[in-house]
Amino acid sequence: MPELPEVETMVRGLRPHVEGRRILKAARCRCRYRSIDISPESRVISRRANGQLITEVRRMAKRVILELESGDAFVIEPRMTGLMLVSDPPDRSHLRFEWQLGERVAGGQDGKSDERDGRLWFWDRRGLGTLRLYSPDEMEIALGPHKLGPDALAMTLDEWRERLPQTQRAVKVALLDQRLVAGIGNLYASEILHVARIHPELPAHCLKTSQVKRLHEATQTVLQTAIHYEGSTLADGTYRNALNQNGSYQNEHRVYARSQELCPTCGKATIVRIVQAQRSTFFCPKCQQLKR
DNA sequence: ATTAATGTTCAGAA
DNA sequence: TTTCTGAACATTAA
Repeated sequence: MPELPEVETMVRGLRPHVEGRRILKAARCRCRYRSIDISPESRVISRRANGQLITEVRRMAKRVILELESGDAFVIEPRMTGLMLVSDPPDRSHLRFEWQLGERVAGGQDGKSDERDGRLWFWDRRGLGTLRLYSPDEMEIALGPHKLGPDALAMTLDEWRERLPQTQRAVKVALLDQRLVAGIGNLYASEILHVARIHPELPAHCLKTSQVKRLHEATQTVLQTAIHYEGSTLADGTYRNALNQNGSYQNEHRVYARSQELCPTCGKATIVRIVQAQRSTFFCPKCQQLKR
């Protein structure tokens, strides 16, 4: 479930511990579970990454990017249960990849030398995540604009106006299409539509101008607020920040996983769960009506 | 003890 | 072309 706010939280947590450090060793962890999808093969990764400086940690949609001085970049996609951690993994058995980091290169944050043991991990319980080491060319092919739409936080109203009508699918399903808008997942799609007061089954090309405007604003509000709360840690406890701590946005959820509960907006109707594209959608049938 | 459900992405089918 | 379906997984709740 790491979506944009969770991945952004990971990146912010990682940055002070990882940026400006050299990779002493980058290697797959021996793991009793089937290994996650990692490429290229281990010794190619070692050859290209060992000794490299990590110049920047950033987010692309739901991925964590570690930029190296060579121009190569690690691209980590946590998918369902992946975590990027600088300390305290939930267990050793689901560690998938480890970076041993050297001392910070001069020019880093002075004063605050961090006392972490200089390791960075990719931990993934279900193992659906992926890790790639890409050259700039490979990066362009894998994550170029034809694969990923504008980042949900950077998407302008004009871009919403232009892109949303390009599909006839239900707006909730369209929000999950990473080529249309990148970073929104199942949880935040329901939350955003509730704040925007838009019925999840409304076809994307049917939204009125005022609704597109509300969608744009709700996307900003919900995602920014979720980042502020460091993301959502659900009942299964899978998502944690870079220090293996809970997020707290789950306490702010208005509809997600709250079927039967009273709608926080109208206080009259109860939240309903439906299934769209084989995934749960939650909404208030009173506040989010198909017509009007 | 099985089974369903979880949610992201992609390949392949409709 | 566009949209839909199932598989990849580990774990937990029913």
